[in-house]
Amino acid sequence: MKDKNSVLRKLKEAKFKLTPQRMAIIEILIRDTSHPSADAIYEKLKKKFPMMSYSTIYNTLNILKDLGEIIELLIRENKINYDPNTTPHHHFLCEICGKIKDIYQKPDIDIHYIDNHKIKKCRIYFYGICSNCLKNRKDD
Amino acid sequence: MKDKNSVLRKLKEAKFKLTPQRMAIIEILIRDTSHPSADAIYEKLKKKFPMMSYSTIYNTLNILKDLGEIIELLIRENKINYDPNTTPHHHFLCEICGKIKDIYQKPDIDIHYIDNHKIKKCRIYFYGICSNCLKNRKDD
DNA sequence: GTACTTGCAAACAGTTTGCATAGGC
DNA sequence: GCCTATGCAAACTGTTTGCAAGTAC
Repeated sequence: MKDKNSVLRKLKEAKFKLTPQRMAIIEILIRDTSHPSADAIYEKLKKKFPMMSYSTIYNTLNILKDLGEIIELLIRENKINYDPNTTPHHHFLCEICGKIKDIYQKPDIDIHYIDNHKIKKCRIYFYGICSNCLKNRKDD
Repeated sequence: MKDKNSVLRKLKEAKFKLTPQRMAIIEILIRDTSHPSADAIYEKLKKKFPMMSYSTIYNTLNILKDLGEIIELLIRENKINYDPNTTPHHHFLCEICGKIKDIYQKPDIDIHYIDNHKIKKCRIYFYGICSNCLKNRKDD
């Protein structure tokens, strides 16, 4: 998911309709670098669309996932976060502030087979304390 | 979680009671290499304990997790799987048969800081087609 | 005997589904 | 005008919680 227009084009090609709600969800995903969950998107949208429902959000998120425009992160228990950045990278969850950070430093694990299992995708999740929370601790 | 007795000792030290239900859950975790979820454990236990409830299972799983005797795997959406093997290793989920396999091949990522974030734990999840499902496909 | 555990039910959170209506194309 | 998408409610899944009764120690 690079720019809004390319996503809209892809949706159109796949015969999906470009409703205002869908476009608003896509705009949020592109702008929001916090890896929002469905309910974070819902909270942001209900100002503009007071009638917005979760079915619309999940419907759109699942379409975008199937089209390969967003990635789902299983970094928290019982909750899915979404990342519009589909280039190979990984994630860090801060145990203090709960923020998710992108990690580019580690090279992508470029393996096609492990123990004769065919590898199609790989997700790396790091957990710890983010730079900002570390700094605040020292300030105490 | 290596052997039953060491886990029981640890529970006792932490002032937890050794109930038959708890011991049965621990036995299952030690024997079952499939990385069971709470409901898989429930299904196995209800033969022996027809009255078994999920609160007991989650209670015990959370205690064992806090004691560092089991690890929780966020490899599937909206479901937690548990692994009694707490030595550093990673996991593979087969998209065909749904089985979770242990992966020892990749060296543990031994980093303490990335982008100034303090790393306390790291989980690597691989997704693809397992050796067995690949073999069955070829047999077609 | 005391305090923790159990089992049940109910609550809860996140996600999915069914269906009548609205609206994109 | 057709057919998909929306919004609402209800269902559903996995997990957590409150509480009376049971039980390990």
